[in-house]
Amino acid sequence: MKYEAVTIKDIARALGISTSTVSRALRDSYEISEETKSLVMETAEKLNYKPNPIALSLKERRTRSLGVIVCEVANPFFSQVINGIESIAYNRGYNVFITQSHESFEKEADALHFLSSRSVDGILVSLSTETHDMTHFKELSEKGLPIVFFDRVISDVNTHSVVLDNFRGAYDCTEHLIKQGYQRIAAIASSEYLSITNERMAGYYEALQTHHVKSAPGLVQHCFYSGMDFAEVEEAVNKLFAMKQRPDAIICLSDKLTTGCLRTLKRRGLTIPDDIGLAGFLNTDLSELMDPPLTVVKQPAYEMGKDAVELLLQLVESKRPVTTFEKRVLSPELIIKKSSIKLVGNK
Amino acid sequence: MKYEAVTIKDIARALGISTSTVSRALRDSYEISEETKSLVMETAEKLNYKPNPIALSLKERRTRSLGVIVCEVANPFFSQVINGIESIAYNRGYNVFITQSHESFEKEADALHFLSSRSVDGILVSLSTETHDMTHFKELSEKGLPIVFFDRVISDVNTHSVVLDNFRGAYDCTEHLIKQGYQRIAAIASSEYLSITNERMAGYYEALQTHHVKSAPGLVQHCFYSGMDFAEVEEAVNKLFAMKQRPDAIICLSDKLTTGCLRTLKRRGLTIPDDIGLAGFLNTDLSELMDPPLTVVKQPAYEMGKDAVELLLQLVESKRPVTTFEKRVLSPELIIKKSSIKLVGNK
DNA sequence: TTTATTTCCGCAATCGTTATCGGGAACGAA
DNA sequence: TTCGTTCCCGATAACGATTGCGGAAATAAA
Repeated sequence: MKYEAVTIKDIARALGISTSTVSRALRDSYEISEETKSLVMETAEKLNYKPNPIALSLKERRTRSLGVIVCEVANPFFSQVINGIESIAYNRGYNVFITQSHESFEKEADALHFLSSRSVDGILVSLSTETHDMTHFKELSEKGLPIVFFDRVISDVNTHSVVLDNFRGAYDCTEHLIKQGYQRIAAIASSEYLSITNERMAGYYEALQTHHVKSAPGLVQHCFYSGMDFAEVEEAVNKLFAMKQRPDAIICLSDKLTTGCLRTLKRRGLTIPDDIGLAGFLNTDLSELMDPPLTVVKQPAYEMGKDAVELLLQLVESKRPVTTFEKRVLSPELIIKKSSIKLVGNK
Repeated sequence: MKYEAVTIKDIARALGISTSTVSRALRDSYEISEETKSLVMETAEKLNYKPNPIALSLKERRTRSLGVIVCEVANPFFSQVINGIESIAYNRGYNVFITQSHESFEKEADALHFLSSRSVDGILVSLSTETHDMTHFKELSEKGLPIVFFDRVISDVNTHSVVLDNFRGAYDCTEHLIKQGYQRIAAIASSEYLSITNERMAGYYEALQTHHVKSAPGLVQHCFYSGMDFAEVEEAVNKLFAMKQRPDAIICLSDKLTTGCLRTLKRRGLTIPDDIGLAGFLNTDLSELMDPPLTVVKQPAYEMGKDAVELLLQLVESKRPVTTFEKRVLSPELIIKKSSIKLVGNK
């Protein structure tokens, strides 16, 4: 079962002229008489000719397509980023390949491999949680394949990147909890290998220190797979509640951790924010429909996608090698709802 | 800035042999001596040779890639479907292009155009709400481009399709509301042009009739864009509440309608399910975290993606034209939570 | 020694398109 | 008549990989 397309040969044959003439006529070359041009245009229209992009790619050594690697499209944050990416890419005539790593280093490498062998003109990446070895990215980048990192980045590769001001997001959110009067604020974070984790943790610690709130080692729990597996979050919460001095609030430093944590607390029959306060990073507008409505740090995901693809296209379309790179930092938004509003004992 | 890849020419030059020998050696042809083979393999490895898929596509007239058109990846239902699609496609060596119509006929046509001109081997489609003219799909399909429809389908084009048993989903859900003692059950549905809308409406009406519950014209509201725009849902709810006899329950027949309706009801300060019962189609596992936990009809989205891509690959890889087509019907799951459980006056 | 057979490899065409080069025809000028 | 222009257009070679065909060299058979 094969889909036969019309080629310039068919036009050439129909008109009894050469393919080169057809090609030039279609590209409106000055070397072709108006008469021939209109004749070619007509038959092209009639035969419903569409240039074959595969052949063009082979010839021009570019595909006008970009690759994206994220851990999961089912994650609202990433699907919003993708929307941002597509909005720009399509306007500029680029197509977008979307691939998923599912937080696996191997799958990420496969995807990268696949995309680069598919000859995409550039790649956008948010790293998987398992990725600490960056050599494959580095090699491709140094070979001249434009790559831009967003969200979860790494400094090993010299290129553009777009990130959130993760420190600020976590700082503001933690400070908010402190100001509400919470005293033992636990944190559930993703893998320590991720850039976002460290930056957010730093914001958390800094806020505690600034406001002279004690931190304790057991108050910080890490979920290696960022809560992709629910059991992971449940275990983290269990550990927090096994402490002699239980936390009176939890800040979750990643989307799936926040929803996972809410789920666990509810299963335990706890009332939020009375029994325990909750806040965290989350990028779904369903957060205000939850029980209780969640206090969240929201990322400008759509903007991040737009910025990242703009930087990438800058690399892709640059005539000469780019040597100075930009790191864009976007601002988070803290949206305060009931889940972190302590009714009694406000300072 | 160009990314230069290693070709078989480079290998040939390095070994002082011809490209055809290299090609055959790499494909393990019987015509090549073991010695030469291993020599070629070695240098291929050393130079990090990767076959150029563009050139292969041009030669083989296939791209080993599939296209997907959905309205939005940010919709959890669709991102789950996409996960299902990818899980199969990648295992079978196919790449997946994802495009979005954003419920616009024009964007859908653009995407279709784009994908077909990109020479994908096949296309998976869930129709946009604006689409009633199917000629462009029909033309491509009749030209031999394999297309499989899922979720939102249409009978105009002769091909495989995968759908939910929408009738059953709506019937069961409506019946559940009736059994809870609700008497005036309103419905908020998507565009009447969509297959899913009509099937779900039929299930709704049938359940009312079977249980001798009155229906009224004003009790059914349609949102043309399936709640993509929140204002649309708000208006529908307003109309329901402007009725002399207000509904005592609402069933929402599409994902965004369900969450949008919940949002509206909450803004109005209504208590669910006491003031009004609520249930609807929804495919996020956040539904049980909501206030109140929502009774939902859940689709086997992942399965739907898997089934659809399997059927598509069947078409793509078939040697001769396929003439008999299959329509797979998947079963919905009704998950009953608090939002539809009437505390007083149960039958 | 001659012929047949096998082994191994190169040439050239192919996929659809464009760029380079060149060439025929028409015309004007000397 | 002859040479130089100008205007159109065609042949050909790429792009990277595969493949049918043919052919050289080595070996086996007669």
